[in-house]
Amino acid sequence: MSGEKLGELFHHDSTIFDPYSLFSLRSGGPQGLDQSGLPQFSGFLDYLQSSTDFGFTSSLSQEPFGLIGDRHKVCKAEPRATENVISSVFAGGGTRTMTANSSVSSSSTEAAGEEESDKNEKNEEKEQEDEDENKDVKGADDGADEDEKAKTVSANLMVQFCLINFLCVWRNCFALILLKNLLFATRSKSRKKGEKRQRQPRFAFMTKSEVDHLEDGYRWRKYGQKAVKNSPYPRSYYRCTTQKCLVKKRVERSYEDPSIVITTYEGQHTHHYPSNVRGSSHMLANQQSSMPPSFHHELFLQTLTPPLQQLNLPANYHDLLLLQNSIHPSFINSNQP
DNA sequence: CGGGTTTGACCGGCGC
DNA sequence: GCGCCGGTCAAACCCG
Repeated sequence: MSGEKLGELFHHDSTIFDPYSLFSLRSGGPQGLDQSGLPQFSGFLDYLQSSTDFGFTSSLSQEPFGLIGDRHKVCKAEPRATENVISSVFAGGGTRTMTANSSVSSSSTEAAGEEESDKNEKNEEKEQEDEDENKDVKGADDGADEDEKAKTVSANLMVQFCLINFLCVWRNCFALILLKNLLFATRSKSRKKGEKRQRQPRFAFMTKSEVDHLEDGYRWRKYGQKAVKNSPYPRSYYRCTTQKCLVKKRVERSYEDPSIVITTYEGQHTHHYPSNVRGSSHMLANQQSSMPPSFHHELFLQTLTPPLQQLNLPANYHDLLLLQNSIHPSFINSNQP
């Protein structure tokens, strides 16, 4: 994966989100502090919960993203996007077993609070407007802190898409997800006074796949396609087909590594269950609606355990399963085989 | 016929 | 102000 091209797609700051500390892919696993003095987390959820500042600020950057492989580069900044990027790269296809150095990913995100200081100053007023707009849009909100809400929404989105990719891995017999550079910024910086459209939180995935449009359980309608500058591969625009659901997603292929698909989600689904899901998920959805939360966990275990074990994932990947309480129920159902 | 895709046109933001 | 570019629209088309 080349950083230069992706740098045009994703914003970079010095923040590095180390996936190995999440998944304990490094030998020795998470214990105390790592070499950079960073706290280690027993799992993804711990990481989220222990980080009240989802910006993963500069201390994390002391240790470069620990991917093995010379193709890894850190992306440059994209000045405009307001995206939370999770990069997930599946090593190889078929029944290939994942190894750490067979997966390469590169992505980054931006966070409003982590822009360069001068830009922050410039955008301070604008961001204040954004906050005001957010309040207007949310309307009936009870006045809770907007940033906290945004972080919560972003965290939920991130978790959803993380697991979406996990299930995609399983479904497609791919390998591993690597996460890094998880940042939270939900406010648009490009909004004109009065009537700029509001940007939803965005997450971008990089997925090694031969299929452009990965099944994620939701139904999407393609509403546009654009040629991407400096890339032979077009970018496709999709909208969730469910009425009143404003979630969009962009799908494009990295031109320097055509095997990698970059999927960017924007917004959050407003419906509990994917409408008209292809396949046989309706029954599961109905079942789920009357099931206690504990069942969801078991469902996940049943779903994920065999393939993930086959993929030699770290033992504490079960931590991810604990995230199911934060996952949209439809996601669970929609990814049943 | 309904729903999804394609594709050229259009619009708005942004940098110069 | 102008041009570039990303994002969206909508008519035409396709398909089951």
